[in-house]
Amino acid sequence: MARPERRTVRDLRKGNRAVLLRALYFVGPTSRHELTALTGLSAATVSNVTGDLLADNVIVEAGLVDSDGGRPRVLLRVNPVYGYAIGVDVGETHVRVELFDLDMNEKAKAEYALRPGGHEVELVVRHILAGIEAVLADSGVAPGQVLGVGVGVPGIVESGPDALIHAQTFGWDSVPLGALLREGTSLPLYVDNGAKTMGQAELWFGAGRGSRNAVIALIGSGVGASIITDGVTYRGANSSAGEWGHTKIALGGRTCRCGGRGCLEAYIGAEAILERAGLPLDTATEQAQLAELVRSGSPVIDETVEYLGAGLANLINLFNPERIVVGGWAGLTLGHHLLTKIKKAAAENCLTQPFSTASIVLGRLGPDAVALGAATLVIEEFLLSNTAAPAREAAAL
Amino acid sequence: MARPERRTVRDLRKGNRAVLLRALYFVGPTSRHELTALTGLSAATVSNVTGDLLADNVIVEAGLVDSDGGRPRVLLRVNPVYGYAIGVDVGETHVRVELFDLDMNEKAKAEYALRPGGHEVELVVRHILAGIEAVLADSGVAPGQVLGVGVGVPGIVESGPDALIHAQTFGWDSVPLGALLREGTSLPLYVDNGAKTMGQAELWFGAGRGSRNAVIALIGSGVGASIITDGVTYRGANSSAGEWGHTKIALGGRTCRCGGRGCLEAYIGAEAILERAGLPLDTATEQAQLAELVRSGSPVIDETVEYLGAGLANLINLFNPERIVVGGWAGLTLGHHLLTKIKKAAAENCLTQPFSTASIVLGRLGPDAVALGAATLVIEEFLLSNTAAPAREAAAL
DNA sequence: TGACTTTTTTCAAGATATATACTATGTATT
DNA sequence: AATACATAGTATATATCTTGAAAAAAGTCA
Repeated sequence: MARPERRTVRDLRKGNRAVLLRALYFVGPTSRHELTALTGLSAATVSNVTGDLLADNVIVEAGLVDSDGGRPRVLLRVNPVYGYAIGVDVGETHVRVELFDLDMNEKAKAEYALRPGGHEVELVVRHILAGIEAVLADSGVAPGQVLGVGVGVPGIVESGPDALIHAQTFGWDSVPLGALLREGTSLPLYVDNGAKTMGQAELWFGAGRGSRNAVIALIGSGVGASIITDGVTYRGANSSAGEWGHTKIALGGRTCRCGGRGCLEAYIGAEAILERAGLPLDTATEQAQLAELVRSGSPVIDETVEYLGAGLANLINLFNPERIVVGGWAGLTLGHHLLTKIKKAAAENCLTQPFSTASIVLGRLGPDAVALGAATLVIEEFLLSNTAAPAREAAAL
Repeated sequence: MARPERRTVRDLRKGNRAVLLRALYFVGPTSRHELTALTGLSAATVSNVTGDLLADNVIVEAGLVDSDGGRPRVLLRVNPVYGYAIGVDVGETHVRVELFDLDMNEKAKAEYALRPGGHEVELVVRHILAGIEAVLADSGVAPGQVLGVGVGVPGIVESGPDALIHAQTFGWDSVPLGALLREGTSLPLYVDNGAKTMGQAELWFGAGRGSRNAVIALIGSGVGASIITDGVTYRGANSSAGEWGHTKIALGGRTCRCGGRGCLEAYIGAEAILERAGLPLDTATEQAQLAELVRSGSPVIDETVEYLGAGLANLINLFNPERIVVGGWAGLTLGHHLLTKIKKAAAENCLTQPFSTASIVLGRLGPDAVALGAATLVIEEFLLSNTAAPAREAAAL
């Protein structure tokens, strides 16, 4: 029941513009000639559309490449300073705001610490708005050059103008973050769950690069997943898809902080691991504690590996991805030393056919990936509908 | 990273043709005027394209509707005899072949029993080919009028020209069913997993109608799911997505017939239920046995409901569907009497936000839905690329 | 019969991608 | 240094497409 769209002949141009821009963005500097092969468009059309894009300053020429005995090809690339994207990471311990150019080079950064339990919405909103001001001032970028602001937050984000957020760990219940931010800024906003933005970062620039069907598993204090179907983050009916951490893996088992019993998070979430090992919880030292557990070969870790493998196997059985990326600080700590064992545990709990076609790899991006991924939300929109970009006039100066 | 396509101006017509045909197919008899509202196309284009479709005999006029004081509208509809679709259900006990017109009226049917364990590929292929012959003869439909043959089979079906099938229960390992069938027929073939075809039937004509994000859970002897993302069956990297039955719900628990431990199927699969109740396995009476268990309020059923609810909750957490359809004969037997309890169990094991937006309903189609759904594979292709339909000349006679 | 209403078709206009011919810009050869 | 050659990119003519406006069609109502 896939529904085709497209109506007028004008949409064609818009679509082909997007096709070319996307190719240029992801493939990098390329000549018009190569673009014909890359996109399937005729040379004439490539010439036409790139002409438009050049005139709009969305792309720029980037040097020549000489070929044996012919006219050298002119390389084209996305104009990195055509516009900028701001990515915001709202985490348990901090609010981080970063400004990127279109090449995803970080141009400025602002960070605000949050006290444990100090997650009042007003405070977070103030930090975000202050951060936007700060990165603009630091980088000297004018607001008109900013294509948008992406925000990665914990919890479930309902898509819609208000961007209602439900985040138990923050004590946020139906918080209209989008609406609140809009009172302080007129920049286009894209709010999404932080696990999804980080997943998109891994997909675009990290270990998920090039896959069309993938799952990025995020294991930190909490446990989540970002599901990629046909190259796009899958969000479901109300944008809450991917709540892997609270799927039941041992019905009736350990009590989870969500109140349920037998949740995966109650076994492989960082806090759950430490708790099972009988260690005191302290967010300042938990990373070191976990590393020590892994190093010492604690039996709790063996058990964790088993549960993690089974959890990954469930994802493979359900989604049949070509790639599974294990990320999040706890996931990386476990994975760096135990990836082979994790794979083995997954294999034992998975149907052979889907397992054999899924590769399990570690995430390649650090914790900053949440903000980076949030910024990709802006880029995603830019690549699709670059025509009426708000920063057009500003960047064309 | 959604990738836009579309190139030439000709694709526009093709796309709009598909848009209109789809609207006519799913909405039913409609006037050109209504189609403009339905599709967003201009009246002129609707007139143009429907003219083409009429000339090609793909659609036909279907009477008038008089309006108060104006020219009466001419109703248009898909020509039910423009072509026919054959659906094949390869089950554990039978091979069923049905021929449908485009209105999905069954015009002929052929059925062949399979002995338990008698699943040799050659036999199944013979039955399918004989069934195709039979339904064509019975209905008087010429082969040239058949748009294609959809086949629903157990196990994992790798998409590709050979349609490799891996079905443990059948003892099929990398069986190239597509290639084998092609030796006996030149009709276009569409092979897919039976749970997926049944899911598509429920999606198009049953309890899933109208949903864009849904999961159709199928509970019989085996347990599977059909995942609908954005209105389309999700297949994953190798078409094996939806293997819900072998996800672990109780790690280290009961041994499943797949060899794993703690699979969902080991708790809610029909055979597993009967086994847990200490009843002898007999495919002839298992349906009655299960019904009796449900009627008598066996504690095994209570436990099953708990596991089923948790399994559904996992689906809701991961996929955030707007609807869950419980189908399959065992699922329906359980659901008819215990849907409230099942919902309660699901709620207890699910995050509140996604649960609150998901409705859990029973399937509305009978066991024939596998063949019906297989036929929808043919229709799906027809609606997308009706231009060069192979049966065009035949049907235009 | 004639005015009016609503649906559908016709027609001219504007926009697009493509093929083909053509121009631009280099290297290789004489 | 001049010329031939090869490759990259552009301009033009053509066939399609969708659309808005006008026209036609086919009724009702007074």
